[in-house]
Amino acid sequence: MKIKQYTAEQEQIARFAKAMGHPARMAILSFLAKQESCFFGDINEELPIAKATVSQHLKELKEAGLIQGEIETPKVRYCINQENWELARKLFAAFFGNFKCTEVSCCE
Amino acid sequence: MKIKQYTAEQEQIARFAKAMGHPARMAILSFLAKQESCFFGDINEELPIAKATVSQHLKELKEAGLIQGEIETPKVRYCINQENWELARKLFAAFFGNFKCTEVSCCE
DNA sequence: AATTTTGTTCGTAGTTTTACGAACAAAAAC
DNA sequence: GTTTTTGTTCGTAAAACTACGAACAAAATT
Repeated sequence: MKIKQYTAEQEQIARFAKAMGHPARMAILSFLAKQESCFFGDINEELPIAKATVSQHLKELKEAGLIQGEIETPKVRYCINQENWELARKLFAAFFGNFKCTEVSCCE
Repeated sequence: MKIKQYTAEQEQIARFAKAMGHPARMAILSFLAKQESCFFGDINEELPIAKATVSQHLKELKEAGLIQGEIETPKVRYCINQENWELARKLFAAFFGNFKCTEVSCCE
């Protein structure tokens, strides 16, 4: 008889990971993380897929909490959701054993 | 006209992230990362799903390169694939901006 | 008032994922 | 030589994902 359930942490990191589990969404996140201009149109131009699909991917990232969007008529500005980004960073860091700091420049 | 493709790095981290994008697989990875006994049966007991499904998840993790399994008749021992685990760690670290070392204990 | 710009939503099609029980395979134990 | 143990594979069903063009909405421009 199996009863063990998943922990809230496992569920949360899986949710983040799932959102990151597509090249297009990784490209979007990388692009936004660079803080380059983040209108929909700019993101759309970065990706080799139709705008409808881009919009869909943005929606998923938003639902996962990794990004947020606000209307700046007539455009839409997308940005990293800093709070959840930090949460994700911590969860992944913890998961990978706090990312042993082997790099010389690690703690500068 | 859109031509931009995804980078190899984006594809790779997306592949890892996708593998981590399910609570069951996160549970498996966490369990294995603890280095607790890693026979299939032990993993199976940790999860609230059928063994066929567990086997399926293990296969996906193996195909993503995050774990490896070897037969120890009549059991099967699963372990973290250290090389790719390290690669994943680095990719995620780079992605999240090298995980700013804000923790006191970060670089010990 | 039409038109253009900017994105989202809709409808749809094909693929992939997730889950399970049942069947199977291989070696060990009886 | 059966039976048991240990996992994988098969077949299947329901759901989710990915992608696209077309239709749509809202504001700005002409």
